[in-house]
Amino acid sequence: MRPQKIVDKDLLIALTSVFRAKGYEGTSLKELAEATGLKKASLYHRFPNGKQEMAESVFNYMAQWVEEHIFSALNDESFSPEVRLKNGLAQIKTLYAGGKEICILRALSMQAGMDLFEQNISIGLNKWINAFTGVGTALQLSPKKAKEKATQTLIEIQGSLILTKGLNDITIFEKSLQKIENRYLKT
Amino acid sequence: MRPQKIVDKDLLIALTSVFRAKGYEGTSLKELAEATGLKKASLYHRFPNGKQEMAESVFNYMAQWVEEHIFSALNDESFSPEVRLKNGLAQIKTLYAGGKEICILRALSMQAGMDLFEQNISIGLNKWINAFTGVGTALQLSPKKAKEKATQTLIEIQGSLILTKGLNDITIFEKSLQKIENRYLKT
DNA sequence: GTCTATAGCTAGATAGAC
DNA sequence: GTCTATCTAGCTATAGAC
Repeated sequence: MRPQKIVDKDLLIALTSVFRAKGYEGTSLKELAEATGLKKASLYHRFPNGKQEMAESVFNYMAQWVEEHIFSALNDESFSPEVRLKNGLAQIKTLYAGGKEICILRALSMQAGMDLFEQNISIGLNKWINAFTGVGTALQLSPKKAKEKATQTLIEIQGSLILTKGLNDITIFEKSLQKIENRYLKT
Repeated sequence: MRPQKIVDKDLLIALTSVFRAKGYEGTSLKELAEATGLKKASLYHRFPNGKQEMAESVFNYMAQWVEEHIFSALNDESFSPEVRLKNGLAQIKTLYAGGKEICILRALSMQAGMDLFEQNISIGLNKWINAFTGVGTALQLSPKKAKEKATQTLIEIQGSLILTKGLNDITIFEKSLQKIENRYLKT
C-alpha cells in the first residue's frame, strides 16, 4: 500500500472549502482535484461514489465539527449558562470565519443538493434549535419562550450571513452575534 | 415575422421559476426550454447571450417587480407610515409566496452567479434597506435607528426564508413578518 | 494509493431550413 | 420566430498501469 498523499481530515477540509464557495452543481471534479492535490481518479478511489459521496462526507464532517465545538459548548453543564452561550457564539464566529464563510448546509442545499440533503438539513437545523433552546431554559426561560428565542437566533445568524456576504460587510455578522448575546443575557 | 409563441412577460416568469428553484449552475437550457415551451435555439433567438442573459433578464424583471410593488408601497406618501409598512409587508409575502419561494437574488448569487451579480446584489440590498429606512424615519425614528431597524428587518426576512425552507414550515416566515410589523408599530 | 488515458455523456451554443 | 440537427467543450466516471 502506497502512503496517502493527503490524510482524510485535510482532504475533507479542502473539499469543504470548494463546495462552500461554489455549491454542489457549481463545483467540478477538476476543481476538487486541484484543491486537494489529488487527480480525479484518486478522488474516486477515496470516494467510490464520486461527487455525491464527497459532498455527503463534507456534510458529515461539518456536522461533526458543529457537534463537537458548538453544541458541546452550548450544552456543557460544567459552565454557567451565560458562559456556555458566550463560548457557543464564539465557536459560531469561528465556523463562519467571522462572516466571511457561508453556511455549508445552505451551499449544498440548492439545486440537486436539495434532493440529496433535504432531510439532513431539517434534522441539522432542529439540532441547532435544540441546542439554543437548552441554553434558554438554563437561563430560566419557559420551554416555549426558549424555543422561540432559539428559532429567532438561527434566523438572525442565517440572515446576517446573507447580508454580510451580499453587502460585503462583516460587521453585520459581528453585530448580530453581539445582539443575540445581549438579548439572551438581558433576560 | 412569425408570432411569438410566448410573450416576454410569461417567458420571464417561466425562466424565473426555474432559476429560483435550481440556482444558476443548477439550471440547464433543457429545463429552461421545457419550462417555457420553446426549443433551445429559440431561447437563443430571444436571448442572444444565452443562459447568462436569461439570468440577467430574470434578475432585472424581479428588480422591477420589487420596485413597483414593494418599494412603491413602502414609499407611497399618500398613506400613513403604518399603512405603508403593512402594504409593503403584504407585497413581500406575495413575492415569496408566503415563504414557499426563495429569494431569486440568493438563488442566483451562489457559484458563478456570484461573479455575475455581485455588484447588483449589493445595490439591490441597499435599495431594500433604504426603503425600510424611509418607513422608519416616517415613524419618527432617528436616521441611525431607522437604518439599523431596516437592516435587522432584512436579516429576519432572509433568515426566516431559510428556516422556512429548511424546516418546511411556512409559519416561520409568517411569524417573522408579523414580528417585524409589531416591532415597527410599537415604536 | 495514485496516476494517465479515455470512455460516455450532457452541457451551452450555433447553422441554416422553414 | 421557431425549429431540427449538429458542434465543441466540459463534465462525471471508469479502466488499467505502476
